[in-house]
Order: sequence, then structure tokens, then C-alpha cells
Amino acid sequence: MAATAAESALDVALGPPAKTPKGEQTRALILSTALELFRERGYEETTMRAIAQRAGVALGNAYYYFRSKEHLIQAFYARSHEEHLEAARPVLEREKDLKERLRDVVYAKIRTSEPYHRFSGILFKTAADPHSPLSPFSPESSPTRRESTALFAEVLFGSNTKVHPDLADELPNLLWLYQMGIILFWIHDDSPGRRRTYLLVEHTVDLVARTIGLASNPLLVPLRKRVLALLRDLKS
Amino acid sequence: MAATAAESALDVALGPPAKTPKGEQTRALILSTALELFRERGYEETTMRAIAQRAGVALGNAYYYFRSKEHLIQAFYARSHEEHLEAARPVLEREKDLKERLRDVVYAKIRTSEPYHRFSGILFKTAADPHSPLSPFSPESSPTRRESTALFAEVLFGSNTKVHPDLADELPNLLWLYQMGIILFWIHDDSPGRRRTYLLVEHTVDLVARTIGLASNPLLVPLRKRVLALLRDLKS
DNA sequence: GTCTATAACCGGATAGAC
DNA sequence: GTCTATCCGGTTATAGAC
Repeated sequence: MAATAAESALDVALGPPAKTPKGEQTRALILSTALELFRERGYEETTMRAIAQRAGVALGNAYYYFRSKEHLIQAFYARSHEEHLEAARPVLEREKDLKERLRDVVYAKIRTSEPYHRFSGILFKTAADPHSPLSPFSPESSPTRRESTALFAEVLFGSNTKVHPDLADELPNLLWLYQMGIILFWIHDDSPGRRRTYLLVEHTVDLVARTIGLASNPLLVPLRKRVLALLRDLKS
Repeated sequence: MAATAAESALDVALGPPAKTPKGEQTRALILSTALELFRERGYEETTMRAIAQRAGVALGNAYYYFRSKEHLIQAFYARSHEEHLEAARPVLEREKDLKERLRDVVYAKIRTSEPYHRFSGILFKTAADPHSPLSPFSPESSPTRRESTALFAEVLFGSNTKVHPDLADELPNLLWLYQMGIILFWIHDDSPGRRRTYLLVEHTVDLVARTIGLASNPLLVPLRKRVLALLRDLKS
């Protein structure tokens, strides 16, 4: 189920041309060559010509499969999410405590992204541009975003913390946003072993989990209502 | 005082060549022409050749004053901050309530940035890359950032809210970060009249101001200590 | 120190032949 | 699906004028 969903996201991310098995193979070759070079030299330093050459295809052929250099990033998103899913699955099956689940899922994201730390800076570059189809908020990214959000829904509803029904719709989105914030921090984090990022997660995850648990507390009803009203208004 | 500081930031942003009055004038001409074109057509669609042509200078001359197209953005930062300062000054003199001060200063930022809303997307693109000298977190940007932070220090300490001394060092930074978050939202906000952004500010500013006021409350000592410890650790 | 003119390089992107 | 040729614009280089 999760795997099927991930594949569909990949399709969207990778775009139309994927008819024949051979074509599929060529695209995969180009993509992995590209990521290889990105890891080795960084994004800016990797030219489309270099990618094509190492992959043993013509420049134009690379553009046949990927509309632009940036679209390689979109494909990377999708692949990265798949790896995240896989790394997160065991935790979700084993652990039932919300805080632990949340922490381990976020850790999984960071761990699986680590080989691309340098490259990810560029990734966020395109992410911040609202009109780019590569923005995580863009319609083009919505499949991957939806799946990523679904993962957080599972973090939430598979835990033994009672989630107040009012929050059920919005919380997964907010957790996804929380993870985006962590990643933004991680991108700027050059401490050894990404110490700072882990520190930040360790502390904030506790805060988040506690807040979710407390949200049912009668004392917090007005605050909860207010936050929910704001969220609703922001969408309209 | 504020003006002097702003000028020094401009100098850094604009770079070395600025000896003669004539040169100063030429640079200003190139910059305003560029911003004009950015506003009209957007960043990507504006070529350096077009900027040079409309400014009536040779292409090489544009590069004489601005190391790259992106460096025009750095200059834009500095200019934008100056306008923000100017727009914020009357508020800071008139109003003493923390919440009002904070809101109006953030509003001033949004209002003065409004003509560049489209362009600002690109701006954030480059901002998000941690290795770019244009990142607001980079050393190159630190003068403008420092001044921007100083503005929030004034918001804080010029108000009639008692700020707990433990927080004095960090709060201005956090408020600056808060404003960055608002701007990130604003960039993605295409609602008429930027309704959503104003809504978000309206609600969160209240939360922020309240939290600052409550931070002295004995009940919150443990939380305050914890947050401060985290912030300290994140820097080490 | 400022500025012009012009040519060239490089790499992302496109067109069109096969 | 794949290739070659070409365009376009950021950037650099040069050589020289005021």
C-alpha cells in the first residue's frame, strides 16, 4: 500500500515519458548518474553535459527524460521520500509512544538524507520559490507532499496518544511542516555529526508531543479553538 | 545613528568600487534600473544585457559595479532594510505597547516589500542556500542582519513590557527569525490584499507578545531555562 | 578610477533530423 | 528515443578611452 503510493508519486515526479522498459532503464541510469555526480561535486558544479557523458547518452536525451536540471531534484525528492518511508516503517510497527515515534521518524529523514547534505542546500533553494513547480507547496509536488503527510498521520494515529478529533485533520500537516523546519535547520547545520540538529529535534519533539497530549485538556480549549480557527481562516 | 548604520551596511553590500560621486551615481542608476526591470518582468526574465541597455551603460560597466546578477539582490536587501527602518521609526516613537510595536514593525516590513512581492520569491531562493553569500545567515549578510536584529531590540526595549534579563540577548534574534518566517509565508501568499499574511501576523503577534510578558512568571521558570539552555547549546 | 565596445566562453535549454 | 547543432544569457577578458 505504502509502496504503491510511493510509486505513483515517482511517476508524477518523473513525468510522462516512461513507456518502454528500455526507456525506463535509460531514465533510471540518467537519474542515478546525476545524483552520483551531485554527491561528488555538488549541484552547481555538475553540468548536464557531464551527466549525459558519464551516463553515456547524448545531452538532448537527458532533456528528453528530465525537463530541466531542476527536475532532477523533483525526482530526487520522490526517491528520498521512498527511502524515508522504508527507514521509518520498522519504527512505526514497533514503537507506540508518540514522542518516540515522532523523533525516530524525523531522525530517519535526517539519516536517509545525510549523503545529500551538501546537495540539499540547493534543494531548498528551489523549494523557497513559490512559483517553481519544485516548491514543496506547488501542485506538482502535491503527490509527494500528500504521502509525506500521510506518514505523519500514521505517526499520530498509530500511537497510544489520544488525538482530539478536532485536530485530526490539521495535525499531520503541521507535523510535516515541523519536519520541514527541522530540515531547513539541518541544511544550515555544519556541526560534527549534525550534533545541533539532533539536539534541536530531541528538545522540540518533546514539546510537540506534550502539546498534542495536552490539547484535550479543558483548560486549553480556548487556545485550541483559536489556533484551529486561525488555520481554517488561513486556508480560505 | 540608525541612518549611519544603514549606510555602512549598504557599503558592505555594494562592495568596493564607490570612490567618486560620479561612480556612486552610476551604480545607483544601475541598481534602480535593475530593480525597475525586476519589478516589471521578474528576475529570471530580466537579462543583464537589458539592465545595461536601459541604464544606458555598457554591459561590462554593470559588472564593474556588481559582481554578479545575484549581487544586485544583496544590494536590494540593504535598500529594503533602509526603507523598513524609515517606515518603522514613527511607530517606535509613538507606540509603547509591545504587541502594537511588534505588529506595526512587521507590517511595515510587509508594506515596504509589497512592490517586490513577485521578485521576493527569487530572493528567498538564493537566501535558502546556506553556502551562498546571499543567505541571510551568511557572514556577508551579517551587517544587514545585525541591523535588522537591532531594530527588534528597539521594539523590545523601547516598549513598556519588562523583558526578563535572561532573555535580553536572545529575544531580538528570535524576533528577527519570527519576521523571516512571516516573510516566507508572505512570499507564498497570493490572497487578495495579502489577507492571509495579515491574519497570520495579527494572531501570532499576540501570542509572541504574551509569551514574552509571561516569561517572568515564576510558573514558567523551568520552561524558560530549558529554552535558553537549548539556544545556548545550539550555538556551541 | 570610470567607462566603452566587442568578442569569447560556458552551460542550460531547444529544434529538428534520424 | 536518441543524436547533433544551435540558441540564449550569465560571465569573463581584452584593449583602450577619458
